[in-house]
Amino acid sequence: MVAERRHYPNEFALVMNQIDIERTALRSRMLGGIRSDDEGAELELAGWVHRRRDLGGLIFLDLRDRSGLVQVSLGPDWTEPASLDLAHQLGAEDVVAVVGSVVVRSPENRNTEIPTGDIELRATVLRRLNRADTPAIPVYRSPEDALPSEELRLKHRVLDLRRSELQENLQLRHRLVLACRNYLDKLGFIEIETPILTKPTPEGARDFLVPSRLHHGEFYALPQSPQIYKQLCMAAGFDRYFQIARCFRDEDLRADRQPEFTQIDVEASFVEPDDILGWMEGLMVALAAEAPRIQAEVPFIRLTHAEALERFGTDKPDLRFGVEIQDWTHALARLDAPVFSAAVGEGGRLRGLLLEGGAKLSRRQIEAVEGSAKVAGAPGLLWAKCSDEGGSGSLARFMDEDAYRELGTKTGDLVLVAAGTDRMTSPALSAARLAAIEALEIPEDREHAWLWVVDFPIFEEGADGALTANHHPFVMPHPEDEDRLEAEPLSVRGLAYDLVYNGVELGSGSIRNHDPKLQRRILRLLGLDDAEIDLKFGFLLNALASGAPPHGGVAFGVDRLVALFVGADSLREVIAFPKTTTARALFEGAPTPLDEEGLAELGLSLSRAEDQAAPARTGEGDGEQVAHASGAET
RNA sequence: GGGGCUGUAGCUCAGCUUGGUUAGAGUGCCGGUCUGUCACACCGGAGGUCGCGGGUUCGAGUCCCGUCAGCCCCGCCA
Repeated sequence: MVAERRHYPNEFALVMNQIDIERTALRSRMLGGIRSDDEGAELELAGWVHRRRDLGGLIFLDLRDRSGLVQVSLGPDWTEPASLDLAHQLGAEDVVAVVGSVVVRSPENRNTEIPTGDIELRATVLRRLNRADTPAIPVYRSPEDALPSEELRLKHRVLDLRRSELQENLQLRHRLVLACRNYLDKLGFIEIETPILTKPTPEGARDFLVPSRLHHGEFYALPQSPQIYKQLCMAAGFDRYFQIARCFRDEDLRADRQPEFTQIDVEASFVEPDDILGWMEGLMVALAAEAPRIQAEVPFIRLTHAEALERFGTDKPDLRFGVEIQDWTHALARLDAPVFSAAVGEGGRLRGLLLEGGAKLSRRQIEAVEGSAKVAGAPGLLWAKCSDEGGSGSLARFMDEDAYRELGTKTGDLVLVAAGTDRMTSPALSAARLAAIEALEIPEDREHAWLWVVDFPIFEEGADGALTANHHPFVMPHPEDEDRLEAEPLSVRGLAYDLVYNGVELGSGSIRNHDPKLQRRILRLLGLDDAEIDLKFGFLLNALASGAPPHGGVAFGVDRLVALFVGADSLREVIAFPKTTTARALFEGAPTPLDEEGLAELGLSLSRAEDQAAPARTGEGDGEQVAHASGAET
């Protein structure tokens, strides 16, 4: 008896395959794996009542756990009377345990829809372990039922999470994270935890702030990423670091953005980009092995940032499709089209897409493609359908035979042209490319398009004309470009790279700046004076000056990666307890107002008097509240 | 910060265009019949702050204004 209760996976038992890891005190095994091989086995099973079919004399229960469903049959000939009575009273989601034997069903009674459909458990005893209220949203769903509204699914998240879809998503998420840890461990990376209470950063996204009780008027920030800490780890000699790291950004949300999210964060010393890219390609292969719908073949394609923009108009091109942007400035500038001469006069170009067979699109469809280019910032596109009698469309009247020949069109093709600066035409043509591919139902060249985009510029021009960091301010400038930093900063490439899968950015990284003098030059270019630099980044510069090795790394968005790997449209499908688009947690009801006493302890007061007595109700929060630090120096 | 869509029974939805009797359906729930169901079947029943507030009107689920919530997008954010 004692030996039977030792079901923990001690090493010997695991190696010898002698224990059943599914066994617990209350059940002999889980449900999903029971098969006709188990005929005659006496089992104690436990789970939730998924569905009950009460025929009066006979009762069938579909019992559910995370591994699957098993039908339990109860009847007067084999079930004890008290258990039979109880079975009549069971409701959906009650938690029960049954004792019985595995019976192979007669051929006409088999259920081919479920893996355990060849057997059932003929129950002698049924016990209710816990009652369940009638579910507010159904866990069971018949084939044609729609999902409950997202709001109710989030409010009753525990019930929603019981559905097999979410169970499977989170189980795959676990396997991906585990595969990641195993892979990086084998490469000698060690996982190091970094602080959640950190120092506010002036760069990038807004920080979530945490008031300090011990230091009124002072605040911690939650990390936007462990970026600086992992560089400190390199300076500290840890050489190869990783972390499955929670990150926080207080910005508006999207289907693919949550205020808190998880990154696979990696950093290594004495590396160049090829080291990181090679390791990470191997990581993607290891992860793809866990996900049936994803494949990864190495090495991945590489494009420079400049080339990606030239050929696809975006820094995250979807390379499943071959359509590319063409530069037709030479062929078309001579045409008598005012838009063209104006664009070229301003230093712009005439670029476009040649869509084979595109003339079959209706005018309305083409205008829809043009519409997506307009949303992306273009005033419009010129287009021409190519036919035997010449062409039609807004571009056709400017075209002549030579122009068509130079573009290389054939009958039945469609030509789209955008005129203007690259800054405007690239996003427009990128959007038009994807819209046209969809409208024309162009088949994929490949199903899995993995791509590294490399050599990102380190700066971009902000709305006010000031320089901002394209990525973050710690990217090592490309050695060939370093001497142009002050003179032509926008032309300086960085040793930075993004991983793109089917047009979705999965992660990005760079070789970091390990030279404190060079780092200071870059921070100055971003508009910080030396005093600010010392105040905000002094600890990093000091660490670099203490003998930091050359280092670099990368970070991947786990939520986005899992969503892609399970084919989910929204990150909420791969996060157990996600926030709404207004960053509320509907299940537990966060955030929540703080009473006077709580505020006082933190040295805070609210700026709007009418809000101070705000009721602490979830979901019905009234108006924004702005916290002030009574002792803040700024 | 801006734009769009949605909100009616526990759940999914119809009704709103064109204001007018007691607001419907499916499912779930409750009661009953039923020994091979697996969306069990059949009979009966209960169940509504039409998101909330205001307005127009003799009369508002329906029209108007505001507001709240959820979702999608732009800005923002890698």
